[in-house]
Amino acid sequence: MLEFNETVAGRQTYFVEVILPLAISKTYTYRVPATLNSHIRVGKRVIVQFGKSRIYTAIIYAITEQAPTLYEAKYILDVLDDEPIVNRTQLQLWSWIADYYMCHLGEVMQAALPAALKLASETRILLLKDSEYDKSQLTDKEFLVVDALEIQPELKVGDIAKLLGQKTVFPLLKSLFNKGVIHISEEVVERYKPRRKAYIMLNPLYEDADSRRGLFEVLERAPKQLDALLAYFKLAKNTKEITREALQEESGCSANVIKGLVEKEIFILDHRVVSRFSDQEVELLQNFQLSTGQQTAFNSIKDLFTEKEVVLLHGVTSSGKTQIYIRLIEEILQQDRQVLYLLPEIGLTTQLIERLRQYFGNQIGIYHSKFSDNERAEVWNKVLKNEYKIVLGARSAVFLPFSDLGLIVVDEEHENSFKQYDPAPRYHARDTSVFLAHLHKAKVLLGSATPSLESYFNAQSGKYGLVELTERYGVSTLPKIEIVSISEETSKKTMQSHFTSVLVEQMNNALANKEQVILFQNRRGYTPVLLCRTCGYLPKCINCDVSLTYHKSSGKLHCHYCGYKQDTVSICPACGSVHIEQKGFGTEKIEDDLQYIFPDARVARLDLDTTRTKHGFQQILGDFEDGKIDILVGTQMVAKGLDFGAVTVIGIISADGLLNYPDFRAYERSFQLLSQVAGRAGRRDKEGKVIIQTHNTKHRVLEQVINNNYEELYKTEIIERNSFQYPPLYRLIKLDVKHKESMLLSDIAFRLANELKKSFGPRILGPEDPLVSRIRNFYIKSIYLKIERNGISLTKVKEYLKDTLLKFEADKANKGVFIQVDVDPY
DNA sequence: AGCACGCCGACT
DNA sequence: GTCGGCGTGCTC
Repeated sequence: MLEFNETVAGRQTYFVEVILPLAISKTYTYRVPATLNSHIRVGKRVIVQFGKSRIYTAIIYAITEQAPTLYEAKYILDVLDDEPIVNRTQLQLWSWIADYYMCHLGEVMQAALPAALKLASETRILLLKDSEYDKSQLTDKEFLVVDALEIQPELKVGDIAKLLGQKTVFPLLKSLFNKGVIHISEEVVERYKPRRKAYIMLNPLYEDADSRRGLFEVLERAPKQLDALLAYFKLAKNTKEITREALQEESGCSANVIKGLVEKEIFILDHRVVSRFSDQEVELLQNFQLSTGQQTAFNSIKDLFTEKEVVLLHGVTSSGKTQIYIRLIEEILQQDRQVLYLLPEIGLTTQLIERLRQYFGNQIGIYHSKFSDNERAEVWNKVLKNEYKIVLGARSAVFLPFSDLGLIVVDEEHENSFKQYDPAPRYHARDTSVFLAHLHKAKVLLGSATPSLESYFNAQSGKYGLVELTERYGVSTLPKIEIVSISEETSKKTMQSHFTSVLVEQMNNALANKEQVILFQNRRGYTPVLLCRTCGYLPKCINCDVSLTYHKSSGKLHCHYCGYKQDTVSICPACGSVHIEQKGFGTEKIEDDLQYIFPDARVARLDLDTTRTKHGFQQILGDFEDGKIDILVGTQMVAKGLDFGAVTVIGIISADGLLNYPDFRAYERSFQLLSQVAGRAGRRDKEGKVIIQTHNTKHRVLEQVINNNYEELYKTEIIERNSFQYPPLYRLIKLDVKHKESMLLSDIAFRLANELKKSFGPRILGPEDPLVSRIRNFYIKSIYLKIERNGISLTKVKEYLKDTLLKFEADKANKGVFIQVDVDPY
């Protein structure tokens, strides 16, 4: 076996072990043609043929001189890279993930590499638009490909192979990619949208006094336009930056009037990218001083880092955790080491990105799913060349090719979106970070206002360091939270649709004061479904065991699991009754009802449906910031990561769906979500008000939310988790057993549980029906394995489990079964 | 993941 | 009698 950075040469015959981007448990051995000997290195990509006709990009995992004895190895077709694109540390991380999360190395590779770096035969090749390249720089074959792409805008790798009459086209495609001619894509993703504003300038032709006088004459017969022009001159006395908005306001003219002037080429319209921050805020960030509380926390973190690898920063909302991160990052940069800053996808807002960009300039790279494949590949390459010292990214950023990490910050560490569910690897980015940091001898800082029980438990037990930051930074008091009983108001008949009189009153007050309101409705468990009042019939998805959700915008019933759609029903297909009513309610229904109760309020909705469209998200946020919306109705999205200025009232339509959700983390999640939503209320000058509507006014979690008492939540939850043997006190592995036949599945799952009980005994739970017991025509049963933390080797458990599952699946009696393993499920 | 090889139904 | 359904198993 050769050392990592060694190259091989000479006439010797070598073999390479490669990882293929497939769900296969083995690595495969290929022979190196002597001509490529000097190019072989661990971590480079190679092109190999696998099976009859498939061609893949594989990664060299190891180099040997040992020829396989049982089969004749195929030759590798080509080496793609001059330098390795994956380093040794990454390969160690990949192996750890594959072992820990019980999946295949190839699946990890698949998740780790940006699509543009793993050309497969099905990858689509497109001509890059607006690119400038020198046609004379192309080889004959490259020219042929470009020519073909000009006629047919999209080609598959296979098509190009056919076109050129040769098997290996990847080096050529790579060359075209590097020359900036083509675009390699699996899907086209929208680019990140900065905020733009329209600015108005006077055409420089009219700068001198003479031509200005001419202008007035020209506009004599267009008094409105003249008004606008005069307003412009008035504004221009004070500032050069005149927005269209300001001009409209000053002149009282409509946008059309200004458009007219732009058409006459008197005004020039300029769409500029603007910061979402006021200059003041930017200033604050450029040159800030840590408050005493922050400084103390900062010092404690540094102290703890001398003995602990991980520190949890428990800082209340608005305690200024970001500033502490920035100071820590600065120190790491001074040591010339790299920093990874992880955030949940939803927290990666333009706001934060701009803030850090302004602070760290072009040393910072951004990596998340809204970026196109090419952009991701670009970030990858820049990290590889150490051009980015800091990466701000969502969970998949843990896979970037860092060479010397000094610090990983996991902000909002409690967010469960750090855990990937589908497809494998089902990894948790926070936990993966801890291992990654260990490999780099780096430190991890976990930050949250409402830490996960897992992290807080680790901090309490001394495994992690703990720093508490209780002081709010530059903000008034915490919002006042009021619990309102839905049951009571229902019996008093004071409810208006889903709103209690208390909430309506608060909203009326806010609206009267021109203040904004946010309403939160967790969609889960409260979806609008149709129900037949006569026979109780409920329209269900034909593929999944879930009721269909009514969407007013499409007028159809949708399945949220597989995307199935069907027309809505007005006559019950089961009994023929026409008494079909809507049960439950989602954000859409709330939005609708608001029109009746507050007919003058401007209402908008922020959820997956309204933000799926291109500009949706930024548009709605922008409108809200600009005060064009009075009431914003939203799902979890409104709770996370976004700072809204002047919101004084926040209403939680019903806390019951959250609290009653059948999951052992339901209370923890409810606390986190409600605390977060509440934290959105009130800012610098005014105390906010939060109204929580519920049937369950005495619920202990609600009390803990009101008192902002995380300690209490932690204590009560730990007792519960311990007595029911749940994480963080026990480890949990979930097995989803899937089959197309529901009868067969019951039997198979039962036998699997019994088989596992032979060695694990009462640690096996189930099989039980998951919340959704059929998805995409596969029936599902869940089996849980609960393992105590002490005196048992997790590695051995997993080895044994893997063996048992493999044997079980291979058994003819269980054919058609398919078992999915989720370690540390969320 | 794909693709070939293989064993049972509706067509010429 | 064949064409083709997709169910299992292998790919260095």
